[in-house]
Amino acid sequence: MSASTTELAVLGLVAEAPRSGYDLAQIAARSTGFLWAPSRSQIYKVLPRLVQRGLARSEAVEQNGRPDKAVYELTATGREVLRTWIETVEEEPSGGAPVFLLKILFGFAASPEAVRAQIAAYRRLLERNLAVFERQEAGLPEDEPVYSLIALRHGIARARATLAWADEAERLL
Amino acid sequence: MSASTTELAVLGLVAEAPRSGYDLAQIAARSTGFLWAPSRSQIYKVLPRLVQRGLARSEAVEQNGRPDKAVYELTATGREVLRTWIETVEEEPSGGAPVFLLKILFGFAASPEAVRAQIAAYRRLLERNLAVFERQEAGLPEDEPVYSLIALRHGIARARATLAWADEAERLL
DNA sequence: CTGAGCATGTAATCGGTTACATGATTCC
DNA sequence: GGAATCATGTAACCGATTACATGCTCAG
Repeated sequence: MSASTTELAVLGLVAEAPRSGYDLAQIAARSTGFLWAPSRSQIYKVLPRLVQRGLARSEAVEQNGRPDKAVYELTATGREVLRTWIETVEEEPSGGAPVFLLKILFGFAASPEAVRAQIAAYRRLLERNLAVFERQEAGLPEDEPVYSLIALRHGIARARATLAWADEAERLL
Repeated sequence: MSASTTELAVLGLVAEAPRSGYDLAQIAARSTGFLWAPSRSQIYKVLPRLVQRGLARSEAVEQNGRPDKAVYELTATGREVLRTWIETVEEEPSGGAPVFLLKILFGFAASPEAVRAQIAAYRRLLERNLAVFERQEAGLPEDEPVYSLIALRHGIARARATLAWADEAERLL
């Protein structure tokens, strides 16, 4: 019943506008490319599955000069599954931080409140991680090689910057 | 011949100190946990493979009260493979940014110069990404929903913070 | 006439997860 | 007596990648 992140990401991109598998592969490389970028073949595997589950329907579009293409669009069920996913707050999504970003990116398919809730959950995750990093930093032995410290500071810097971004994001909403 | 990131991460952790599969699963959840965290069973699959390839050797350690354990340590070849990996600069590692961090974390197994080279490569990647994000931000249509902008700003904030971290890291070295 | 872009798909393979299986010891 | 920790592994499954296969059009 429950769908994978890849399926939901495809669902989200199709929700933006009806698209073909080929389109999705192109767009994924740009738009969501930094968050999630499956191979072409994986997209072609996922699309029929969505149709089979009643989340999308495909329409054959004839083109002159170019090969025909199958354009997919969401069904009402599909839109609802997407919305429910966006509205569901997971304290620690197994897909990691990118899941928060995807849900935010597809926020148009739900409500601003749902997006705010995702930002808040993301913030909580960042704060927990930051606390762990800072405790580890404090407990770092003197004789330890610098490398662990450098890696830790990477995590700290990113967590802090992302928390600052969360403030900005809430203002922008 | 070439090893996967997981194999090299295990190699790196074993290089720090001789460890058993069970140890590795525990440590991975802490130390490298945010960068790379495979399941226990995956670790138990990788370890014998490393032995078979001559990168590690295992030694049975008897314990009183507790089950015996197999402690793994690197061979000379293993240490060299690890060092070569750390010294190899990939402009765009398929494993993504975590690969840079892992190589830095295991820098003790190579030279400070190798680590500097990884930081420099990481920096170049960040600058390329940042340029892409900023171009996308500039080209964002007025009527676009805020969500794309918020997601973009996330990428920008993190890239900038990570570049600042790179400065700090080079100073720390 | 060759290569790039459009367009869709299958087959083989792999890296990895989840669940299963076992068994001793120690702490509550 | 029951749960948690130590300790190692196998089996089934799955999501995903790479390579393979096809075919048409348009630009250089």
